[in-house]
Amino acid sequence: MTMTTPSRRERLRAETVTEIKDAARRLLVAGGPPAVSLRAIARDVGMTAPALYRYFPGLDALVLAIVTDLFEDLRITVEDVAAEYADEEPLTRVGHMARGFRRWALDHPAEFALMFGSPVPGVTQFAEHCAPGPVNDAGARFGETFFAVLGEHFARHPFGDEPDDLPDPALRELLRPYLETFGERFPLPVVALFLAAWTRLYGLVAMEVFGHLAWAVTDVEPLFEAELARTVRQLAR
Amino acid sequence: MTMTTPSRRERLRAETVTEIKDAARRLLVAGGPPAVSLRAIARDVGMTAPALYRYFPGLDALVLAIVTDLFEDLRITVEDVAAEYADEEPLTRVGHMARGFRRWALDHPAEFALMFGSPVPGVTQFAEHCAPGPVNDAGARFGETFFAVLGEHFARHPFGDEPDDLPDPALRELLRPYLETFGERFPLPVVALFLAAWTRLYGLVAMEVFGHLAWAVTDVEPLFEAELARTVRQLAR
DNA sequence: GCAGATCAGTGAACGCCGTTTACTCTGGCA
DNA sequence: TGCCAGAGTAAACGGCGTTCACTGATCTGC
Repeated sequence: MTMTTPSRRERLRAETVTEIKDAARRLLVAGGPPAVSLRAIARDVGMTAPALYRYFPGLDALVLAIVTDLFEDLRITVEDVAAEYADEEPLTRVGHMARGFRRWALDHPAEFALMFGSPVPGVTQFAEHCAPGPVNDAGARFGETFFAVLGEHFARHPFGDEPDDLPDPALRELLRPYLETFGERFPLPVVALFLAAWTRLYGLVAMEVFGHLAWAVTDVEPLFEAELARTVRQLAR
Repeated sequence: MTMTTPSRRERLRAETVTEIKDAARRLLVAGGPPAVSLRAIARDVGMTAPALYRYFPGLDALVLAIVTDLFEDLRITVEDVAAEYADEEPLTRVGHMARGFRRWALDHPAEFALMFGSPVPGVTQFAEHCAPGPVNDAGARFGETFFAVLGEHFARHPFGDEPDDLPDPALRELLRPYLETFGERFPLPVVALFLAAWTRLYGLVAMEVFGHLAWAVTDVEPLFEAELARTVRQLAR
């Protein structure tokens, strides 16, 4: 492969890129998404702001690169959890992965907001068109870790095809974006069920991280566990 | 009540305040939360930016006032839906209210992002402490519209107290913030169930509005209907 | 070994932004 | 009529993203 010695210049350049991203993540953690500014990053790495344009075409692209890295981080975290419970039932493992997701989100609220919050204009531009790009690839790899374990489950317990709400062709058209990325690995109703599970997980975690449940509850964990149990049970049938 | 004639000056002042808020909402709709800036608002109403400080102590306060208004708008929308189906079963009505919520969110994505998205620093400061204030009051009134209909249901179909995951005192401590605001109207497990339903609704709608489901699905509505049916069924037992 | 191209980085500038300060003007009230 | 609170302004500060013209250093081909 193209593993030629990276020519001093390229090596320095790569080091600078990671230095820039590190600074940006420090700022993100310290002050949330709005604290990530070109000028602050430049100050941190000891450069002037325009110099950053040698490495990224603008702030949006830099933020996008960071989001991509974060998806990779999150994926690895969740995969580690999955590996930790490798000898459990697949669905049990999915439960632990969901807990790992929640834990990561609570430990990294600013990063979570950047990845899953209301899209900052600019990030939207890139992501909304579903254009194939590094960030979508990273997101797909993240989804893949869940699909892999789910695949184990449905290999052991084939899906008894219950009648679904939607006729198959309609469901197929509905799930077209998913099918284009992940292909035909599960019965369509299973995919729909998984999406429901994912939105439940997202809803609960996002509300907790964003503080939108503080009006109701002192601790979200029992709610989370109850909902997780219900959802895994539903996934099991 | 203090309904003395509002003294010309006060009347003009009130008009200016609504003019400012209208401009802010126009900007919000046109360009999303980041487009709401004091200077842009000032340009719109034909003033200079510092003049706005005669009406609001700063941008954050202005945004907060708008969020409060938006909660009221949303509440009225949902209540109108509830009134429209006044002769339906309460749980059927809750379903229609959920649809009304989704419809409003899709029709007002920028407003939804401001109210339910990742908290902009500043809005957080006020809201996170759960301090009693206009925005929390408006949020509580919004919740109240759901509780009212839910109350009808449980008046007709008393809750057969099934064993819950949590012992009662723990559940009571868990729900302390809720109980402090809304009091003791439902059996605690019902409240927990309602919170689960609310987070499901939020998760689905937020993901749709924020475009976080575009990778999977061309149209979220069937997913929404399926999840809504499951949730109402669960609320019914 | 050296000329010329490429690249990293700077400084100044433009037009945004929120906010503060000092100031002017005007409408309402005693 | 005179005064004063309140509405509004202009100028300024510091921060922001981005562009442009420019300087050195470094690598490349001869």
